Order: sequence, then structure tokens, then C-alpha cells
Amino acid sequence: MTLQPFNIGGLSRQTGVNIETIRYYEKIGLLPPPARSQGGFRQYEDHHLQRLRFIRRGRDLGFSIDSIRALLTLAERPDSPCEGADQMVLLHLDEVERKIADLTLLRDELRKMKNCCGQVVAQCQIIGSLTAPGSAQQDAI
Amino acid sequence: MTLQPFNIGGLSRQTGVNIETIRYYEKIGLLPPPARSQGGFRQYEDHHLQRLRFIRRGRDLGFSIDSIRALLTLAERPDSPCEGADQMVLLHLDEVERKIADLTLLRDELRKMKNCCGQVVAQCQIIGSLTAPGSAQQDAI
DNA sequence: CATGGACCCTGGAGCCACTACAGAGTCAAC
DNA sequence: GTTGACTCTGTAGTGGCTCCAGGGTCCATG
Repeated sequence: MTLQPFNIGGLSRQTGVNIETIRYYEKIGLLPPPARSQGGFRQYEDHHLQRLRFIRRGRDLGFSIDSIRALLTLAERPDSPCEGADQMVLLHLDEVERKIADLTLLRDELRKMKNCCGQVVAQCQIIGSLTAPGSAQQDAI
Repeated sequence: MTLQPFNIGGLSRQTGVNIETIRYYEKIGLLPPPARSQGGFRQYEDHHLQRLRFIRRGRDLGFSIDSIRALLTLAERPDSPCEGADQMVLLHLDEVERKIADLTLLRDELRKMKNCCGQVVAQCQIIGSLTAPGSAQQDAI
């Protein structure tokens, strides 16, 4: 329960979100524009803090800005059914699992590549496997 | 051993690299500019094909354009030592492993989130855990 | 020789989610 | 009133493409 409004720097410190990013979120309509001081400084209130924390957490979980926008819309209507949120999490989970699988394949390939060869590029497994995947030792490009 | 030069479409089909991307690679100096037909069409030769395949493979392995540039420079000098290549693979492997670890944590959190709650947003675990990480069931934003 | 359709050209804008910067103005403590 | 931290706006840049408009080229047909 913060009583006094705070500047953008305070909001940044309390959320770990970059100042530039906060202004960016306002620009794209993710964070509502706050009141301003006489000199034009942004003056945030507690609900901005809550909302930005929500956004931050969503971003940390890898949701896109658009998904977060949708989740915020949901969150604003406590009586609405939450299938939408469930759907979004499932979709995102699928995506993350696919990414992990892809990166794991990648990792295995990179592991095979490392522990380079002899001494010079001409015999280098790494360069070789880039030149012709599957077999090493090829002419350089 | 292709004898006739081929157009950008042919190069695209043989490598799986988008035509626009090929032109982009030329623009940023990754692929050398080929000869041109009288009408201005790009005419590629076998060495372009080899080089683009190298680039493609590097991208598939997740290397950045800059890394690929460096690897190509290495590949061009068969007598040079290949520690550089080894280093790059190790660095990249580290990065990939870090990414996998991050995504795995993410996946576990998303798994905890799914199988939404009751029926409405007010009791929704998903919205709740975005609102306040660690504990569910909070007021909406 | 004309035509049609597939192909290709250039230059520029757009994507995502920020991040960086210049040049100016504001605020609060001393 | 001065200092120094803070904030403002607007614009441009990042990576790695991707898409588009508005035109030109190529070559197999009729």
C-alpha cells in the first residue's frame, strides 16, 4: 500500500524493469499513462506497480506482449471464464517444449563437433562438418 | 560440379535459403556478389553454392552471422590453426546449454500453472500466479 | 515476331521487444 | 542559487530476416 505516487525511477527499481522499457510499454498501450507532475514527470500509483509486475512476470515466463495483453484483459474481468488463460499456457508450454527439443538436438551436434581435430583448419572437424554435414574432412570453401 | 551458372532461384532451391535472404547475405557481405547476366540477373557458380551451404549449416546450428563470418574466414585459410573454431563452438555450446537450462525451468513453471483452477478468472491459478509469483489466488489487477 | 507467364531487379518498410542516445527540462537538497 | 540526480521527448539502432510495389528480363510457345 504505497501512499505517495512515485517517479519512473522508483517504479523501475521496484519491478526491475528498465525505465526505457516502461516508457515503451506505455507507448504500446500495455501500461496506462499515469498522471504527470507540473513539470511533466510521470507519477505512478500502486495499480501501475501491480500491473507492471504482472507484465514482468509474464515476460519472464516467455509470453509475448500480445499474450500478456490478452492475459491482462482476462485478469481485469474476474467473472469471465478462464479457459482462455489455460489455452494460452498450454500453447506456450508446447512451444517451450519444442524449443527445448530443438536446442537439445543442437547441443548434441555441437558436442560431436567440439574437441577439434589436429592443428590446422585443413583437418578441422568443425570446419569440415560445416562444409559437408555428416562427414568431416572436406576441402575448405 | 555444376557447369552452367544458375540464377538466384536455383541457388535458393539447392540450399533451402530464401531468395530474399540470399540477397540479404550479399548485401551484408557474407556472400560475394556474383557475375550478372546482360539483363542484370545474378549468375551463381559452384563456389557460391558451397559457401551458402556452409552459411546455412552454421545458421541451422544457431551461430550468429558474425560467428559465421569468422568461421568462413578461417575456412578460407586451410593452413591456419583452428583453435579459433574450437573456441567458437565451445562458447556457443555453453550458450545453448544455458538456454536449455533456462527453458527447462520455464517449462516446469508452466507445467505447474496449467490445469487451471475452477471456472472463472477470480479463482484462476494462472492469473493468480502472474499476479503474485509463488502463491496463487490473489485479487485481479 | 509477339506474347505470356515465370522469373528477377531495386529500394524501402516492417517485424519483435526492446535499447541507446542527444539535447533539453525538472526536482530537491544544500 | 547551484549542484547533481533525475526525467522528458523523439529518433535511430539492434539481429536476421521478410514482404512489398513497381518495374524489367528470359524464353518457350503460337
